[in-house]
Amino acid sequence: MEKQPLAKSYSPQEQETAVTKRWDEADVFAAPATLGDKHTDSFSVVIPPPNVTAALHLGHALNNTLQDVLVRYNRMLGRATLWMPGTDHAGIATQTVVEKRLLAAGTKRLDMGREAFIEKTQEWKDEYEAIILDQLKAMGASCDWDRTRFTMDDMCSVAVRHAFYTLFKDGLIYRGKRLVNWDPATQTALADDEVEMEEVAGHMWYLDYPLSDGSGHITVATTRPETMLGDTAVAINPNDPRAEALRGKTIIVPIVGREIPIVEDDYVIMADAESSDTKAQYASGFLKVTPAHDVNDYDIGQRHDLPIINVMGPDGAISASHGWEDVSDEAQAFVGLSREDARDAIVAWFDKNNLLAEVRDYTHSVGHSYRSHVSIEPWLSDQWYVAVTDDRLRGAAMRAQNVDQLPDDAQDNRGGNAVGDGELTFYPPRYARTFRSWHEGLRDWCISRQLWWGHQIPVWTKTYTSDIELGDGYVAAQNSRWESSGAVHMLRRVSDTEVEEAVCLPPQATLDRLDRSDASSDEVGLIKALEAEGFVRDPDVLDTWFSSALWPLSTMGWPYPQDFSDTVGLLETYKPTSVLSTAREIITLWVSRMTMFNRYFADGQLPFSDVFIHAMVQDGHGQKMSKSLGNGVDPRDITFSHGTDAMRFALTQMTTDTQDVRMPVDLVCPHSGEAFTPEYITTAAGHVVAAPTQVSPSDESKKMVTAYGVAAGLVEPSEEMPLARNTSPKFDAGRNFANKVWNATRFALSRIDATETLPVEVDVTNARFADRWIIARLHATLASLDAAYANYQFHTIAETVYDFIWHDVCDRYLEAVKPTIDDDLSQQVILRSVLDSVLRVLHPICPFVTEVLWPHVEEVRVGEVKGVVLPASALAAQASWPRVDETIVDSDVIARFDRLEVLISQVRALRAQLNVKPKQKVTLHVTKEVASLIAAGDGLLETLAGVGSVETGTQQRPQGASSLAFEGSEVLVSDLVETLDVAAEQQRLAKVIAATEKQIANLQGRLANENYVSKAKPALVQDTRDSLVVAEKDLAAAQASLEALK
RNA sequence: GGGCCAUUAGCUCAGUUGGCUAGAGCGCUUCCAUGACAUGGAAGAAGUCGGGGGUUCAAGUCCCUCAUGGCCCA
Repeated sequence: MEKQPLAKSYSPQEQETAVTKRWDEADVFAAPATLGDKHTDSFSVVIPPPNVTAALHLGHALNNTLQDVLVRYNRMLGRATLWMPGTDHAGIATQTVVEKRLLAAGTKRLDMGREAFIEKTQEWKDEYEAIILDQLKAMGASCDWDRTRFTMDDMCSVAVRHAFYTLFKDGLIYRGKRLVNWDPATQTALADDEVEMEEVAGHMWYLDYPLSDGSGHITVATTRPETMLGDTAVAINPNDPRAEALRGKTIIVPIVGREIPIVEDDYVIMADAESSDTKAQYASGFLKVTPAHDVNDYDIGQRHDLPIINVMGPDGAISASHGWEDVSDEAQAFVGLSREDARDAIVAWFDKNNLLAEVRDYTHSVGHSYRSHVSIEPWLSDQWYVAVTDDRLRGAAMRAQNVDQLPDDAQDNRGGNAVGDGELTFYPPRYARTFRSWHEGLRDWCISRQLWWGHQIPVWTKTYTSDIELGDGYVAAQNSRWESSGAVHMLRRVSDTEVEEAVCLPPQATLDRLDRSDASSDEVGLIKALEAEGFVRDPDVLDTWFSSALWPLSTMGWPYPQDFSDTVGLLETYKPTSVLSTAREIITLWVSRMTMFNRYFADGQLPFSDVFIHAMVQDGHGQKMSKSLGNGVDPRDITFSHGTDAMRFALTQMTTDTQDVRMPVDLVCPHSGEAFTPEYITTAAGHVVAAPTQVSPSDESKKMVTAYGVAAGLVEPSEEMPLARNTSPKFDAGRNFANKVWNATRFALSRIDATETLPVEVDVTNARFADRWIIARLHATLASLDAAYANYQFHTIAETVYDFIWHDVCDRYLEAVKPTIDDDLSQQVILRSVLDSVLRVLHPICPFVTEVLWPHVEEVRVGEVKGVVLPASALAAQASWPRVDETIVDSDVIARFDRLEVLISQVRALRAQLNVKPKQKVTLHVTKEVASLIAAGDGLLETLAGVGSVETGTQQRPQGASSLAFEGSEVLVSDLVETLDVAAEQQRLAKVIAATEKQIANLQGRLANENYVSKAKPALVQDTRDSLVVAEKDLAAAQASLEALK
């Protein structure tokens, strides 16, 4: 960086862009593909790829800051370091926002067609990918930008295709008619974890169903009367006293007239009005069973071999064309009604026919689409599944867990000795349990989505009438020409009359490597041939998490790194990656699936060895920050108000291992630039948010709009009412800190005489007390930091760096050297090394300010300190982590400093109490022992406490002296003020005496307790005794002082 | 319904295996334009550690229980 005199304070906005540019030009974040000669080990992180749906918010800023802190630290340690950047296509989310935008412009997806729609979506992706990458760069993320990936780029697509082909070939992917979580709004299936449970105030309806023999009726209780059209049984608990009498009887389903059995199943909850279980309170003891429209009913249906009658279409409306054949005349009236209208109509029908026994208010959980927010319909349809419950996937994931993190009763799933077994560790460890219980309750993973934006399923199918014998599920085709061309060819029976053939094509790169008996056709040729024979490609795309699950592999070129110029060696050098940093809910969505896929495809190897789960950012009202709520904060707002380093420092500092962190958010008035707390409103959903429009705090005539108002679609920013940026006082400390470092450096630079250099290394063991002390503190700080980094204790990392720099270096060391630094070249060299170390240890958290200051501190490299290893480097981003040899550390200098500091703060407190002028030098009268402690400090006390001279052997109490009790002796302080206020002094001493007496009483009480003396650790008891001796002496000294005043 | 987390100074949060007088930043009070920094310095006030019970010589810390808030999973 060009050297200019440093301004009086740090202005991040003026510097950050230039710093980013310099990193770019020097290409400092490029990861070597192999270790080479320079590195002995590696460190790697793959970014959790942000969705291209929208710009990043503070939650992303948090996660990426933490990753960058780790990456920069490890790079400084000399490891070959790779941080792989990229973005995620986020299938359903992106398709939804693009569709919404098109709809606003009057166009429908279906009207424009698949290709045109994908093109539009691609445009959106390009726009947001660019924004996201810019945001990451602005945050200082030290990713290897040349390797930026996208989950749908060529490299990732080959991986997805190859993985699908392999799983299909190995029998781990299958197609089946199952109940799926169907979103009738977006008309796609969803995975279990894409369904959000929401409490809904609904009703429990009690419907009378007549027995076929006319002997009466039973009453079923249901929250979903509209599904009764598809009932195929009524179930009762076998333990229900009424069961025996009903055994063998059948029921006529009202409206449809279908005769259905009564089955006994212990899933049915028995009615019990007194029960504490609400379900029992509301139960009638009879459950209508609708296998096509309820997951539990489906299971009951399987157990009792019941038919499955689907009475709904993909839009959730009642339909007779999706498997419902016995539509009665009476039922015909309901066909075509939406599920909501059908519910009303059915209830009305039962009421009219005197079959509605009762209606009760009932609040229950209903699954909703996490994307469209409409309620989920369990719907029977053909979908693709990954058999994740297979031991090769689920079992492998569970065996990956670090055995130390497993509960004691988990012996059955302890890892074996295979590659990767037992190597997966969670930080904080409690999340190991979340991972475990997710796998215990796992069901096969539905991976097909009825979308256009995503990886289209690489399977071509053809269905035809046939009566050939086939077993359950897929059977490999015999003598298949597709098989000999490299594809996987399977057959299965889809109905009594029909058979489906499915051909899965691997990607061209795989075809090239297969030992094919018929290698005459390439991928394009095979597709043509398939289509010529009437095969049709499955229109569905894969769940986004399918490609995400491969991310650590696909981004490094798997399965064929040699096909991409710069990926050879990456897998060997950087896999498994060192750590995945992510949020809690991702454990189920992503961590699990990456673990399963990576182990399966990479010979048991894990995707990462550590998983760090970071806290969730809440707003000032304890609500999760989210884009949809509009309470999210754009990191660029914080960069604007406080600077990026301030943001990074605050985010690092607030990362403790608990679950939530609060971030009270203010607004910045776009008219005046001042920060203020907005007016809040409570939304219908009960959220507290900033009102859509706000009045400028300094000018009532001026207004602005808020992010909430815009997100809720209530307001639009305009020239008169611009959007107010966010800010938060949480970042003040970081901004002040960056400025502090700036000024500490300015001070050091002004005191280092760069015209002279010291040819020999400075021996710090012969240096002044303050110098030996700061080197010892540096050494201790480095040790604390290494421990904190090893355990992902980000809060501790930030606090340790802050304390060292602000309190040790600035408050104490810089002050201590002021009287001597100008004439002491050796001390200047030590000071420079301290400053150099400060920039290095701060760099991972605050890369910008340290990079700006770096060349200045490098330029005054007038000498070296022996044992402090700080090799020169052009950029802070390339600098090495500081090292201090144990041998140069004075082992008891810190303890002596702490003793001196007690005396210093006593003198300072006394001065403040007596209003002594800052420049006034006071005189201390002390014992020989204390005098030698002070002398060993090489002037430290004199400088920091404003002491002019220290005298021993004072015979008479000096005129107007005040007194202190220090380590059991009396310290007299004179030359404080012209005349001492005797009354005030007596009062002060009386307070000291009272406090000391209280302390003595406390210590004596403890020692009087025989159990304490006999059971507590002897060293502790001895400490108590020693403290008592000192306290008693202190008391005597204070009493003597008081006496002398009389 | 199951699980996890939180509750410590006015606010936001630390507090490692139980151990002496519970800490930090912001805010507040008093003083300070002194040659790095007022985005600063010095000093200070401020907490019955959510309630209750238990274990222990000793509990913010361990156990039980209740309350409140938040999150994850069903």
